[in-house]
Amino acid sequence: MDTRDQLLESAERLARTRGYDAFSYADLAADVGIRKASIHHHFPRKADLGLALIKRYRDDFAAVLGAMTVPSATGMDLIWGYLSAYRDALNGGETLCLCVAFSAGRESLSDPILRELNGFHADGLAWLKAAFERATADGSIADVSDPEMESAATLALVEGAQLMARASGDVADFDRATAALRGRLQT
Amino acid sequence: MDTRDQLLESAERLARTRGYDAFSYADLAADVGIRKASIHHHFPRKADLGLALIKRYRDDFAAVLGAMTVPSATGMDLIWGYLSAYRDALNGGETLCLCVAFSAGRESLSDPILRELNGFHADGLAWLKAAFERATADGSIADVSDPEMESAATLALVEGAQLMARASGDVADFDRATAALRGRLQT
DNA sequence: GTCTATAGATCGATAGAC
DNA sequence: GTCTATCGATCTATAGAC
Repeated sequence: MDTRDQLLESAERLARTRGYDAFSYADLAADVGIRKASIHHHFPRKADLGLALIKRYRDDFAAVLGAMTVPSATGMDLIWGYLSAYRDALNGGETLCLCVAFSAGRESLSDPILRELNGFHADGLAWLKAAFERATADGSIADVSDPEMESAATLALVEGAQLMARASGDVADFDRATAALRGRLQT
Repeated sequence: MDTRDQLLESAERLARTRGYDAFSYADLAADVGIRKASIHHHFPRKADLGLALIKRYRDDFAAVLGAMTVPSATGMDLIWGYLSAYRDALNGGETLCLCVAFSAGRESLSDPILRELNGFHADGLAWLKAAFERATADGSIADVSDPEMESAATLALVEGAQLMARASGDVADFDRATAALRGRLQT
């Protein structure tokens, strides 16, 4: 892994743990083991780093969802996998999804980052809608009314559940918030 | 309104708009119209201000919920009122609930603030549980299985829905995320 | 209670040697 | 590509006059 990738890896962890505004090039330099001036060679301004971070996160997450979407997967499998992905992203209550971390800071108000943030949401909504449509067809989730409505509710649910689990430091709060949805899955 | 209250009012708006870490005593001083050194007379350290902010917010929100809980209110009325309170807190997409704003910053990791944050969540969960219990008794909400499970899901839902609406700047995203729950209310 | 003035730290960012 | 050195801005916080 080259320096640039190490920087992205470390910055993502710091942003998801402390918030994007709350880590500095000094923190990042100490973590990666170079001097902070060297970071500017890879990301001239912190805004460049932030944009690269969220683009990478969006791509990676889309790849995870894509890998999940095999023909043999039921609607239930997909929603279960989606919940698991957000649960895993908590890292036991230490970190948030990068987009949740960005959503409360000042940097998120800048246009390029806001565009990626909304793109990330759009990706999730589209994937969830398709998952609920599959569930309507195969009957693997109870009481699916409108897939579009379900997808918006589910995305909000998992992001909010992350916030609560992060505040308490207890993944059980994520599980409590998502229990009703999990209960509708026909296991 | 005395200076202290003006400071709290202004600080709450700034924190909910930009994030707690992203406003300074200089911003606050300019907004209220005094010098930044004077703020330290009322709140010696910014942590004191943060704690006062969240305590006040918790009390105010509890008062709003309390005023809603009249004997004649149905379970549906209560949940509708709860959704409206969170929707209003968005201010058209400009601001977040203070607790959502705190949940993604660095200051939220300090113990006293974290305690209030979790207290705020506990207040909301207890109130929502009672509301869903009332709905079970009066039949004003469809398919209430377990009030405790519903309350956790509802709190996460509204907080996540706020994040999405803030990112897009469009309250309609809040409405889309909460449409399924609203659809269960027997209007 | 509010002010001027300033301390001391840290921030993102730049210049230029190697 | 990484380094040393440093800049100017901004941050929280303090001292002391009024």
